[in-house]
Amino acid sequence: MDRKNRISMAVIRRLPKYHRYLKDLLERDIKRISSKELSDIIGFTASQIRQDLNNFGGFGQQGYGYNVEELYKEIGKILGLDKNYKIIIIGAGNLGQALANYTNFQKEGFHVDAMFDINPRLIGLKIRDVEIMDMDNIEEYVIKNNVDMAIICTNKDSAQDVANKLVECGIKAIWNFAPTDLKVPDDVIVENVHLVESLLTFTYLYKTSKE
Amino acid sequence: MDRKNRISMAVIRRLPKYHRYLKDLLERDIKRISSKELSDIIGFTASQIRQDLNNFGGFGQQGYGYNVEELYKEIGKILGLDKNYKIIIIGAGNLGQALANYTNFQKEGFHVDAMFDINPRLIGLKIRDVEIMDMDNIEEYVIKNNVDMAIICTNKDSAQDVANKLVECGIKAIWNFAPTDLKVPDDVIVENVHLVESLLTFTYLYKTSKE
DNA sequence: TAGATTGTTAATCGATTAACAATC
DNA sequence: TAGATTGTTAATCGATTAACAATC
Repeated sequence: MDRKNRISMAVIRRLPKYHRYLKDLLERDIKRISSKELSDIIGFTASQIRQDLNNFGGFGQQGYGYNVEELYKEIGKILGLDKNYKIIIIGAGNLGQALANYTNFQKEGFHVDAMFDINPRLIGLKIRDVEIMDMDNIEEYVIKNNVDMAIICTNKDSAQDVANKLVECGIKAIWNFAPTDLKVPDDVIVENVHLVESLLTFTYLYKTSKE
Repeated sequence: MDRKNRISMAVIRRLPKYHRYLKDLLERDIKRISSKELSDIIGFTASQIRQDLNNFGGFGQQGYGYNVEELYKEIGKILGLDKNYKIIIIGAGNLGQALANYTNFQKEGFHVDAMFDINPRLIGLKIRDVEIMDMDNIEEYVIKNNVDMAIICTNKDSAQDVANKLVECGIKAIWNFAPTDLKVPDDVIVENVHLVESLLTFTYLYKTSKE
C-alpha cells in the first residue's frame, strides 16, 4: 500500500495506453519489444517507459527487451483486469444506454448488470439484456448483487443526490459522466469523464491553432 | 501566437473547470470572488488560480478579487465560446446518437449538423433534427457547409480511415471517441476521449484502494 | 487611510530525460 | 564473448506553491 501510493497519477494514467498498445502488438504476433521500439510507436520516451514499468517490477531483460505477452498480462493484472466487475448505470438516457451497449467494456471483464432511472416510461425496458429498474429499488439491488461500480449518467442536478445514495448503499467506485464534481467520502473512488471540459479544451486548441 | 503557445496544457485543461464553476457562481448571483474563495470551492490553490488567470491577463483587482460575470465572459472568450461551431458526427451508433442528443453542447454554441454512417439501415434516419447521411456524401457536405469539427464515433478499425477522409475534406479539428490514436498532419487538432483508458485507470484506483 | 487581495518573482517540488553500470 | 538493452541514479526541466511588493 505504501509503495503503491507513491506511484504518481501521471504514471497510472499511462498504464491503460501501454495495455492497449501491447494488445495490438500481441494481435500482430510480435513476441518481444524494446523500450526504444515501443517508444517509436507509443510516443513516450524510452526512458519514461522503462521508468514507468519499473514502478511495478522488472519485467524486462537486459539485451533482450520485454516479452510482449508477459508484459501485457502483467499490466492487465496491475490494472485489475484479472477479475470481473459488476456495474450498474444510473440514468438510462441516451448516454447511459450507449454505455450499456458499449462492447469494449465487456471484453475487458466489465459487465453492466442493471440500469436505474426515475422516469416511469423507461422503467421496465431492456437495453440488450439489461433491465432498466426503478431507482427506488437500487439499495436492495446493490446489497443483494455485490455491485462493484456505478456509472452516473444523470444530469448535473441529480448527480450529487445519486452519489449520496450510492455511497449509502456501500458503493466504493463511481464513474461519473455528469458535468459536476461529486463530494464523496475519502474511501470512495470517483473517476470523471467531463465531456464538456474535453470539448472546451478542444475548442481552445482549435481556435488558437488558427491564429 | 508566440505568447499563446507558451501556455501549458496543464493550464489549458483547467480553463473549462474555471468556466463551469464561474457559471455556477453567476447562477447563484454571486458578484465577486477572491482567489482564496474560489480555491475553497474549486480545489486548486489560490496561488495557482492567480497564476493561471494571469497567463491571459490581469482580470482581478487588488483588494477586491474578481468580478464573477466579467471573468466568466473572459474565460468563455479565451476558450472560443464567443462563436458557434458546426459539427458533424461520423458513426451513428449508440454513442454517436447519444452525443447528437447531448444538449449540454448546444447550450455552449456547438451544433451538430449532420451524422454520417456506412450502415444502410441507419442512413436516412433522423436523430432529433439531425439526419444520418451516407458516408459517400461527406466530402460534398463538408465543403458546402463550412463544417468546423468532426466527432469520430466509429469502432477502432475504421477510425483512422475516417480521419484520413476528414483531413482530405479539409477538417482541422477531430474529437475522437474511438479507442485508438489517430495519425494526422500537424495542423489538425485531435482531442481524444478514451473511455476504456478512463475505465482502466478507475479500476486501478478502485483495486488499490481496497489493498 | 488601513485592509484586502492581486500580480509577479522566487523557492520548492515533482516529473521527465539523460546517462551509464549491470547483465542477459 | 560482444552487443544490446535494461534498471536505476543523476541532471534537467517544468509546474506548483510561497512570499511579498504593488495597489485598489
